[in-house]
Amino acid sequence: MSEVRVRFAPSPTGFFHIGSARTVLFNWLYARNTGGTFILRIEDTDKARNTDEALQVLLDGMRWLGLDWDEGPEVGGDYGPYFQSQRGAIYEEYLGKLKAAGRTYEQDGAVFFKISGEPQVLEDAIRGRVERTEEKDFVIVRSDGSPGFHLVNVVDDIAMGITHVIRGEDHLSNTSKHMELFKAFGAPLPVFAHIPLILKEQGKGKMSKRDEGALVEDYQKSGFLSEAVVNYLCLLGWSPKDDSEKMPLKEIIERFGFDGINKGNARFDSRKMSFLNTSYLRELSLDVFIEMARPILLEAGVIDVSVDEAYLKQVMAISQEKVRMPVDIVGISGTFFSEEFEIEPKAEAKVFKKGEPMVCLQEFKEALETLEDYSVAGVEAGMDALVERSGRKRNDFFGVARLAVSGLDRGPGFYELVSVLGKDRMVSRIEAFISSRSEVS
RNA sequence: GUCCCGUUCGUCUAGCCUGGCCUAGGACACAUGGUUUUCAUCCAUGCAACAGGGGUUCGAAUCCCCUACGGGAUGCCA
Repeated sequence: MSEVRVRFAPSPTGFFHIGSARTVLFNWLYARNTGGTFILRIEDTDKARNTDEALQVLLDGMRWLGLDWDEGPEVGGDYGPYFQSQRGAIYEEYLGKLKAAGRTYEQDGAVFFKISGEPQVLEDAIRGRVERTEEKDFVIVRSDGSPGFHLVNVVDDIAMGITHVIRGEDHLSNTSKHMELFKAFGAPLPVFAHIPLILKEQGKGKMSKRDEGALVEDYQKSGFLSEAVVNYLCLLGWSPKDDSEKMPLKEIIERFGFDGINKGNARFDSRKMSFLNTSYLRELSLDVFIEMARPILLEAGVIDVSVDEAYLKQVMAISQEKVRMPVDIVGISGTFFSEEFEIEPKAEAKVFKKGEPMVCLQEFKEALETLEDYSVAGVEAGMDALVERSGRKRNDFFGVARLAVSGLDRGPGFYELVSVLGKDRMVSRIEAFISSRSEVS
């Protein structure tokens, strides 16, 4: 039995495209599912646009997603080097074989490969039988002497013992070229598996790096959880067939296979991805949630490094379940850390639509001033007492008080909000609100 | 233009290979109601699809053909 060897062979461009990420993911899942080897090979034959910086974007993205490679940059392996720019001698050697076999000729300084012109019958692991006949000889060495994509791709797959080529459907038409080359080298064909493409959310065509949500690094920056991104990505074009959607990676690995991969292209859906992310977000332990939120809050200037950790923890504890997207944490918890916040006009309009909110607010403030117990239960008891003696409803106090101390009509649960802000902040914020209102009117 | 691939609710998909269990299931989104005496959740219900046309068959989402539409490839990019 031969061990499975799969590879991801990106060309570093400075971006890590979501489509590439899914191609890596499928390769990685297949390797992990079969106990095979996952190889990362860098296709940097196009000297002009390959920089070390671009490579790091790629490696960082893969690491963030948790897709580790068994052979490749930084980890080495027995089939190196893993940069095509360092494999010149190998390409020379293989090129020599083609020349010796009379399968090449030069024209205008470039080396062309003489195709056989025979129909190439591919047994694709996902699409089944695909027949295509290559019609034109193609360039394998450019006139500047550098080897071209088709040559290096095939040579490396042969030299590295790749058993399964899992790649986007955009390569399906190239496969007849590659099969010609494999045969010319007398090498056995790997199993090809062409996976469907990811189409852009709006408009026509496949997702391109300019599209909203196309870059892995954007998800990383905006605080998405990599587990959610990975989970969502594997649902684009693959299905476990039994309605499972949210699954731990371990389970995905166990269940992954070519059988569950669809033929049709899949349209990207940012809302479903967000839904999954929210779902994962809510499950985080408080400590992990805080560490996820911290950089976002620091970046937004909501907190600085000298933040009171105990207070931060209290605020996060009551905010976590309100967060839909990672960035929401800024809006939801922002007003806990500063006495200067905007009163949202929409929220204000809602509060002042009916009743006598300012009177209620005054009464509420007075109740707070005499309240001793600021635990959540204590605040609730205080509210009960206030309702009792004023003859009003709780609803008469909730909205206006929330507005006065946070400027919003939403946020953490009310009693929790009061409890965490505490007496001093509550009273002074309400006073500030009342005086700002009386000045206006 | 040519070649290759695809086509089930708005979106992701199950069902297709091995035709009847499909009055086509689930999820996101959306709508309505309920729970939460605030906010967010949560729960229930609803909306909504086999691209079209021909075959084959007792019977087709499922098999075959055509058309339409979508995607990709047609580079001395990868």
